[in-house]
Amino acid sequence: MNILDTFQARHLFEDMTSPGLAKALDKPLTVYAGFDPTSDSLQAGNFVTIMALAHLQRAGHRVIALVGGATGLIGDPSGKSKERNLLSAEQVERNLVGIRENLSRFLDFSPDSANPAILVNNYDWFKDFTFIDLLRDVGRYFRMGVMLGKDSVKKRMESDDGMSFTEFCYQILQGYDFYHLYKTYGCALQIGGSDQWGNITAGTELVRRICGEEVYGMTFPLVCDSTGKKFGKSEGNAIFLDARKTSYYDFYQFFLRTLDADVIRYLKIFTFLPFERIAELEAAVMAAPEKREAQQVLAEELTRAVHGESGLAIARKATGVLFGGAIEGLAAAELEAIFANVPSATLSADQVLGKPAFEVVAAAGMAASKGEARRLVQQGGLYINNARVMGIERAFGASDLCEGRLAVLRGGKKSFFLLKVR
RNA sequence: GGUAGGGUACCGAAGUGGCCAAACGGGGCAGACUGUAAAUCUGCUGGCGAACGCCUUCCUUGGUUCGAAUCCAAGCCCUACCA
Repeated sequence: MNILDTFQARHLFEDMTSPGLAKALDKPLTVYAGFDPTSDSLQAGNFVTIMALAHLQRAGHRVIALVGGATGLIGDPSGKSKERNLLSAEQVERNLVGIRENLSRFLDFSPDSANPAILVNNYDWFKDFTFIDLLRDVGRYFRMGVMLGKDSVKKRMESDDGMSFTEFCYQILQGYDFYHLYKTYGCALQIGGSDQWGNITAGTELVRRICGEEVYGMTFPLVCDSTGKKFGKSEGNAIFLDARKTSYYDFYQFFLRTLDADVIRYLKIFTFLPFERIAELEAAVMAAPEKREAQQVLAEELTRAVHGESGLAIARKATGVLFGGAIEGLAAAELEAIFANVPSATLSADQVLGKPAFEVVAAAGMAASKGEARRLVQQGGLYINNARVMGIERAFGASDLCEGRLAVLRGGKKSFFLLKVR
């Protein structure tokens, strides 16, 4: 099975710039994919790109992860309906460190290995580029008709918000990245999500015009769940790979909650599990969907990959406690470990004891306002140590605190909050 | 630079002197049902308050008026077409 077949079978293939790519991949190629440095942590939404690179590296190709330090300063208009906030150079620098750490969970950067991955930052070659350089050396290879015809441009021009010159030029920069990597590393393939098609072809065309050589582009589909929502967000919040931003527990839970209709596809995309194993799990979903066996495997595989065995153990233990409902028997120290990454707040004893529960919830910041906290209680959505709070006047007492200093609050079914009292 | 249109809550969008904390839709939150699902149904969704209610909002700043999201003036921003 060659790598393109693997991509096809794992829903990682959408399109390629030329059928010649199949033959080119018979020999080791140098491949790159870009990542936005919008945060100091990658997100679940980046998994597809990461997995595609990982498959390529495992197949013996040399992979380059490009962090868009320069392009991040501009903002990619693809798939965005509005102009983005621009990042500061220092911010990008900080984000780079985190991103490298995240990638190292999936890609081998070790200099000792036979085929180490490379991390580059396009700010390094753009920082000294002047506007005149760009116009003379790069801009003249770009034709207006083509640029205006790009989907990302057309869509934005049709929208009410229009598009700035800055964003319009984005494709030139990304196109130049490919050219630079071709010259520097002999990079001959760029991969990306299908929204990157226009930016990728900008690069393949630039290389062809300047060097007369053919380089390739390949895209994979944007992953959506079966209800059409873009993969990687939970309640509007991105799922980060950094445990400080998304706890082990939340990370694990995000995948555990995958819909039946999506879980088999996700296993193919996001894990390296062999197809036989995935077929078994598919049968298991059909036979007993309520067991969510496939979801558990998916959550385990990804949590282990990103957070290691220890992170997985914590996530599972937290899951057991939170859904088993047995909070009483636990020591405060145990609770703190399990809820280490759950939102928390520390209040003084006189802010808590004897006060109505909703006021404590508001004071702790679990709800945005007292009104919201009141609503939560009135609707029966607040739980203290897994026991539903009945009635708005319910006050907080000493007996609600584990060892006099901790209480586990829950809003709704799955939103936990750790209240600490000093 | 000209002409026209526009800026309302998380988003979209009504409202064009009092009945407006502001219709409706989406989103979000909560509940019921469930498999920690999906689908469906119900309630809530500016702040404070148990509640009558009170307070702060409709781009900004001034003004007219008993009363302004709504009228006037200036400014800022956006969009389209023209230059």
